[in-house]
Amino acid sequence: MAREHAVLRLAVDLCILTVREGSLQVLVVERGNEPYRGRLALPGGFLRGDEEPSAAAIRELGEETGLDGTRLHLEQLPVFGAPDRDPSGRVVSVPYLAIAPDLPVPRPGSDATGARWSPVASLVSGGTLAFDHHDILDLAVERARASLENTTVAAVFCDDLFTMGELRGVYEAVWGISLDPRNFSRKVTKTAGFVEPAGARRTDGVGRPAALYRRGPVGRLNPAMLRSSMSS
Amino acid sequence: MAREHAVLRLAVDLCILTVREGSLQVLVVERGNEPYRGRLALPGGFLRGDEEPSAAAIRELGEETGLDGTRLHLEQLPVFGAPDRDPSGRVVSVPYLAIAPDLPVPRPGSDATGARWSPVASLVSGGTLAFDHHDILDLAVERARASLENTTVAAVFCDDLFTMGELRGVYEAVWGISLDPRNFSRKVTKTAGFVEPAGARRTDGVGRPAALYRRGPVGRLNPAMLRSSMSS
DNA sequence: CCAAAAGTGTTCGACGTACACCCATGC
DNA sequence: GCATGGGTGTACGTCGAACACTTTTGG
Repeated sequence: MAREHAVLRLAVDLCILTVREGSLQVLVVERGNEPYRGRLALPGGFLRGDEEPSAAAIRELGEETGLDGTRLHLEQLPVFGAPDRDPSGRVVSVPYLAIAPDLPVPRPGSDATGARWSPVASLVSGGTLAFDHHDILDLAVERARASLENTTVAAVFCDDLFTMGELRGVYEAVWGISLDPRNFSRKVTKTAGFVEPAGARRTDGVGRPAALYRRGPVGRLNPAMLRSSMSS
Repeated sequence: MAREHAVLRLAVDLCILTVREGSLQVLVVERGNEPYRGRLALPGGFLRGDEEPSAAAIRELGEETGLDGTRLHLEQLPVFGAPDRDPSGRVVSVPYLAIAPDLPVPRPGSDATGARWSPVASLVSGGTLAFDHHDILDLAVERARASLENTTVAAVFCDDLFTMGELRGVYEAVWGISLDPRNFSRKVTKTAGFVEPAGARRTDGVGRPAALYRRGPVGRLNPAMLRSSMSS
């Protein structure tokens, strides 16, 4: 019958992605506590008594970075539960992928000394991050790439008002390829509910002013955005 | 700083789907222990000390149903962690979607009195299942539907050798629509690595004998199978 | 012969790709 | 003018949908 149940703690880890300076970046913190004190890691913390995991993710997001989790896209990834993944004891981690526009990080964390954006490409595989956070990062990036194909979350990477060029920049940064601006624009505007024209235009220095858009009501993308070729 | 961590147990619940008699069915057990003794539920149990969640899922699969979990397709779904989801205490559940061919269920469970297949359609929403297992079922069915579009798991619903008609029957049962046999066959055989011809043919009573196939090496389906229309 | 299931050929239309071309701005 | 980015028009190819038609079995 029932043998001894595992005595464990449940952690929530956050992989917060954004697009800055044309590259995909992730929010990392320098750990202030053992284990792995001083090492870079994904922000996170333990689940409390009466908390849903998703509520814990939103709370940690606020505590460690000052970001408002209720306004971000949050997506749960498969749990990490290797018995020896945390040297301080049995901890199962519930990782979340969060997608944020390019925001400053106002409040440095309490448990962590300073949160900052780091390009995903500069965190070489198997290298710098504490725990198994590199595996979580890989999973989150792959999920983000897939989500751009089938959903409209790309717009969550942008501010409230954005141009086609900015939205296309999200796809190019996350997928690491370049897209044809003309076909991209048509595809997005012809997909009902993806974006809504905001009427205004923006002049960013050189070039013809671009029309501004805001997010539309539709979440799923059908037909999907195609990652294959479409290159320019 | 760190407030009290949640004291909790981690459960693993299994949503084992198969296609029997032309309909999508799920394996349910009658609970032998409190809470919800006597009610139908998804098979599952608690995580042990040195166990990965996925290993616990495979172990529970064997204990409660006698099925060999290492031969099935296993996919983790988002966790369920509402604080009051289990009246006996704080339990966070890691649900798994398992996909099985139409097999008998040899060994009745130890914790549960008798496992049996039940058509998904007959488990009316919000009705019979214990805990929040109905939400888990809905999630698993939706995931299975999506997986048929993008992966070759449909073949895992079938035996080692199967006909095009059987494979198509999986799609029709899981999606609840009918597909054009002629276009379906072409689409599958032209997707390299989905299925491999086994050479032999099978005569199932009436009609022209069907060629037999086995699973191919490819897991992801590109381009995807389309659920929209294609009806006959 | 007839019914039923397996499979092939073919036409049509939708859509993705590529690219020529025009528009509006800063310098 | 010229470079730069925004946006439209359009031709071509690919692929999914629909369906006529042939093949091979059982009754």
